[in-house]
Amino acid sequence: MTTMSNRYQSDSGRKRPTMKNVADLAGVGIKTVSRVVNDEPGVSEATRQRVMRATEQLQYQLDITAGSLKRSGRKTQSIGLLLPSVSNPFSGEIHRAMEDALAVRGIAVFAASLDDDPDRERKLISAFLGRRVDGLVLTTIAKSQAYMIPEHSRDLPLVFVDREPAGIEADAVVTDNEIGAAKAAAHLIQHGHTRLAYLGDRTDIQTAGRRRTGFLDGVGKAGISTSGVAVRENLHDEETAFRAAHELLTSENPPTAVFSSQNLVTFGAMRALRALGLHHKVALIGFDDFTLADMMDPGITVIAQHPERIGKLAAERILARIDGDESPAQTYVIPTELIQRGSGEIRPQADAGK
Amino acid sequence: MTTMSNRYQSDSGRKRPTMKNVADLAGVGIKTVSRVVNDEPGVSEATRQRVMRATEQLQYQLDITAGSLKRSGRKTQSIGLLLPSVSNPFSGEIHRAMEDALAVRGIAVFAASLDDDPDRERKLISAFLGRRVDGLVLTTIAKSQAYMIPEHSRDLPLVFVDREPAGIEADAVVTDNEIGAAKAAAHLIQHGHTRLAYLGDRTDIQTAGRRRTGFLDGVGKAGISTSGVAVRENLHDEETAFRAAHELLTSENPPTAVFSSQNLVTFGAMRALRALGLHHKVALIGFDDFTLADMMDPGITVIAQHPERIGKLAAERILARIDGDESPAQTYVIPTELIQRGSGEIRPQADAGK
DNA sequence: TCTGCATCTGACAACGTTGTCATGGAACAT
DNA sequence: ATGTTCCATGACAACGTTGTCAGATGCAGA
Repeated sequence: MTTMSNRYQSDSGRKRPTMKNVADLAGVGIKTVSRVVNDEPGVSEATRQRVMRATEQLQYQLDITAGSLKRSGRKTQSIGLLLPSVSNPFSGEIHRAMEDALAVRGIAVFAASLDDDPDRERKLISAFLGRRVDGLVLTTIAKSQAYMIPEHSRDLPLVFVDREPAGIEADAVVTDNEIGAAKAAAHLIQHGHTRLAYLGDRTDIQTAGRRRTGFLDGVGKAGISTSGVAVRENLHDEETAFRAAHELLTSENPPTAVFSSQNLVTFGAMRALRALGLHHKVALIGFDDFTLADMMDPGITVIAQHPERIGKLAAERILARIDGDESPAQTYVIPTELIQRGSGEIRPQADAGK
Repeated sequence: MTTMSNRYQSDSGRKRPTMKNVADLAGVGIKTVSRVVNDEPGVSEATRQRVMRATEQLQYQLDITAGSLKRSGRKTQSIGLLLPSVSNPFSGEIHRAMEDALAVRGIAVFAASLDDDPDRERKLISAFLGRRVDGLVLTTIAKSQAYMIPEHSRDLPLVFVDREPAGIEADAVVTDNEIGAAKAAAHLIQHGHTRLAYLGDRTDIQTAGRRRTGFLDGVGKAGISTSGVAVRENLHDEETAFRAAHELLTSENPPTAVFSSQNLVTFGAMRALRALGLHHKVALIGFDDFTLADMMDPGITVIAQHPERIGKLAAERILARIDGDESPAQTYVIPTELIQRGSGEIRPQADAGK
């Protein structure tokens, strides 16, 4: 009678083999094992075979954390990635692009969620540093990242994504926020709008501020007074965005076109328009593309970002820095793209303004 | 004249301080420093203060990878998380819930994307193991996970999410796929449908198979012949799903109701229905909820999963195993929820069937 | 004064690996 | 035969930390 192997009752706890074990079994020194498992030259074919056999027999797996201990130039082959939230689709795309670019180099990614909380930012970075990551790719919320200068001057590669750092010189890969938002303004104005509204995220989020600036600049450049633009900010979720939009649209002098700085805000605005039966009457452009935007009624015109390009470039920059690139810090700007789907091409209604 | 500090030119490369450095500065032994930074008892208040001051002065940060080397019971305070893709919203939710539950214990998460590729599965797991993670939380695609038995019997905590393992006994946290799909069948039949279609994902994905089984069982239980159900499988993206749905809906004897096993398939089906002007005539239920499902026209009825609950429970299980729980492996099933939004409540049309 | 005990402290080995370097043997040139 | 070079190999220290253990100190009780 055979027994089903059950780890929880029978043979649990055999120790994980070390190089020493492999070396003994193969009848060689540990350094030779090290050479074989690291694919280093200087081992005869016969010895290599013998070691490989022993490795397989014992199911030996190199401990890269132990290896990274020796010689301070050694790397842990891991990086820390701090994102607004790993459950946020935009962040997910960045993460994915980075993973793909880093995997070819055997670098693993620690991912964590910032939640736009400066305290978390420090704690999570500290957790990454304690694990001696080879580099850090960060989206930040704290007012200044000057507290990282000591680390950075210890040669810790640093790349900021989506938001530029303050108080420290380091590479950054960001979206073309101002220009993108200005494009939205120009597009709406071109379609005849003069009564515009801006619905924005938390003002302490850098990108939100830039989109606001860009939008208002765009309006101003078109010769329209920016004081007439209704600005509602600190909308941090769909519900608050809905309320702000609803209030605005039912006010004395409602806007004929709305620009929303972020997806959740866009969703709130969409719901408000729909609830008031205005979705075919009031124009809407959202910053950041989203799934099914083209399936909405009307399709939602957006300023699309390119998270895959941001992630890919960020990965390239961190790899370059890890490899010793010491050129001056630089900010890379990824362009946005206006995608027309209908909602942004609605013209002001004849009966509007009353 | 002061110079802007520029890490790339000036004071780069100062070495990271070690416990020895802190000990020397504080005038104590390294073991005392170790005790202080690890909050261990047996240090006088005065000494503790002195060490803390030195720690701050040098910006010392404990190297937890080095610490985990000593004493094999020591942990690396990290786990590996293998997901279908970190850019997939469902996975993102699981990831996020796990992160939150693990962060309170100071455990960091290595995340990686499986891409439904058995080769990647092995490689990524190997990469995690090489970093000596304290546990593994996995979504798998390989036919069997028996290759992990050696690791598992070495006390490596293992929890499978979304899909159950094969060839190995380990905890799993999964969605109630069969019952959820059966609910969809019952719901459609209850609304008068008899000509049903099933649109499914790759047949080698476990959940897809279970949803198919559950759906057909549900149909059978209602006394309807399952042979009349049109089954289209191996739809791996929106485009193939669109084509399959389009073909089906324009065939001789088209279905009056469609069940799609997964979001991308649902999107493809939605597009096909829309393209043919059938979105208010043919019923649709999708497995898995998605953002803006309620904003579609009609709203999309779905079998909603609970990724946050899956992630939270998976985190609890892996923590319990890490803490030494040796109870028999168990599968935890998270229930689904049918959310009615319109598309699933459409009744068969009078003119249907040609 | 001495003993016993508790508290604080640090020397030292060990964790699993890699860099350095010395050794030994074979192959080749003289 | 001798010297030189090259290759394969392993002994050993070191990486930064923690577990173990022993020493030092102080104090209470006999």
